[in-house]
Amino acid sequence: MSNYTLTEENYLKAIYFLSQHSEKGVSTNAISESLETKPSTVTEMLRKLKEKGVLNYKKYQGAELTGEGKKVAIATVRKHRLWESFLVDKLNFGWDEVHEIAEQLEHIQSRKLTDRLEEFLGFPKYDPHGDPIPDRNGVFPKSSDLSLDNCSPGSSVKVRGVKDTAPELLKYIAKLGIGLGDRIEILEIEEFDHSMRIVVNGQELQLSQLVCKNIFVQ
Amino acid sequence: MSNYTLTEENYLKAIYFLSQHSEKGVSTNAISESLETKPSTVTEMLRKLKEKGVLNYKKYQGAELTGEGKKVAIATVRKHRLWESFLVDKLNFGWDEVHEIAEQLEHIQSRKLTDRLEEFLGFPKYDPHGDPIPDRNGVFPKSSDLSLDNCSPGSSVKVRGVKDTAPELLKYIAKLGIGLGDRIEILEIEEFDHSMRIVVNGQELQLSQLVCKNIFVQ
DNA sequence: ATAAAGATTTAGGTTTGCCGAAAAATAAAT
DNA sequence: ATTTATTTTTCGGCAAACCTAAATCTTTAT
Ligand SMILES: [Mn+2]
Ligand SMILES: [Mn+2]
Ligand SMILES: [Mn+2]
Ligand SMILES: [Mn+2]
Repeated sequence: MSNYTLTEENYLKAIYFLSQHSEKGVSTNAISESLETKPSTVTEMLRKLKEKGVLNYKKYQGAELTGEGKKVAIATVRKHRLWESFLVDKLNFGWDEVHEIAEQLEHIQSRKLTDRLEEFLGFPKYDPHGDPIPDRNGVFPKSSDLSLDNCSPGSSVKVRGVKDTAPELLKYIAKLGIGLGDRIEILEIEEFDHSMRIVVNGQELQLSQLVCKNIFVQ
Repeated sequence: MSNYTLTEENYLKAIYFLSQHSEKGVSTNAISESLETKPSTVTEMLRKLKEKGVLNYKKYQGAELTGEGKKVAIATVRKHRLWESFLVDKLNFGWDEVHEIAEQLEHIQSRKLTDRLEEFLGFPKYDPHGDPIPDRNGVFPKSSDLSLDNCSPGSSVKVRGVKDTAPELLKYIAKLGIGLGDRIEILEIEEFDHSMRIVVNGQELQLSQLVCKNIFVQ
């Protein structure tokens, strides 16, 4: 392990996430979009990473992480989520303003630092967005992927996480007054547009299907 | 302010420290040694930094930071020392193992993070090595620069800091059982080699002049 | 099956930081 | 005042990541 460039860590992390949504190898274009670099740059990097032994790659066939590559990717995810937890739990940042900073902090090289941080935070299982934090061996806590839009009227669920891709979404959800751990009662689902009428923290809200798809519950 | 490269921050920080020990402009060679890069590289960078307006520099005449340059340098020192304090006070690192990690952390870009961290730490005035931490306006707390080798036999002083350049020194001092805030009684100074016989934490020790020069006291 | 479209790779270039060797300027020694 | 030594700069080059434009491979549509 250890001694990977900031750029390399970012590539491995991106490929790791992309490979979860598809069975095949991850395509050059997908990586390119995810990292906001041009496809030609990605091709070049894939050859380099293959040489380093962190992924398998055959021309035009996409990339797949090796065991080592996966380890590095997961270690990076671990750091990212621990730092996000630190920022929210200890420094009182909002959950919608930590991602950018964590993108920087996740590249700090010190195994000891990461482990001490985890201990300092009390070995959290989930980050501020409800995403699972792998332990020092790279093992994730088990977690359901049930999103709010799959729940039925009359049921009551607890907010476990929010997809943390778009900061606008996080801000919007925060503005609605919905937070991690809040209980949501589903009153009704509108047939026409699949929007939901819910009650949370005492107030009644109308949520679009898009929003509901991005809220994970238990 | 803001938006300086990791490398640029390191150059500015190095020049800032070097300029404290001499009145004239900082020499290319001095910077080269301090950053462990070749003089030719330094020359190149000095031209670039001059263009950016963070320092004044005339060929063969050495470099001097501008107001802006000094601000960036001090902001970097601030971050470095706050992170060192965090590592020691919150994550239970030893004071001899934090410098390396802080060298990485000092380059994280987020004014808000730095200020929140300072608040979280309780606005410390000194870092774990006794070095002063500038506030958000770049103002340092006043502090004496009295080193142990300038004290006289019979006097009793308090350890305020240790020069944090060489990790071996920090380890040695830690091994001797000397820590920040400890009280030292000076028994005798040996004429021959200026070594000191002292008592600290109940035990009697013999310290070389070199070591004494690197321990700051009050 | 062929052509068009889309994805991927190749080739040639750029920027940032770095180096070594040689030239030029400054400082020290005779 | 020269000569010698030291410091600094210039010049040509390199590696990491990036880009654009052109070529090639794969997929989709006719
Ligand atoms: Mn994030
Ligand atoms: Mn997250
Ligand atoms: Mn330090
Ligand atoms: Mn320090």
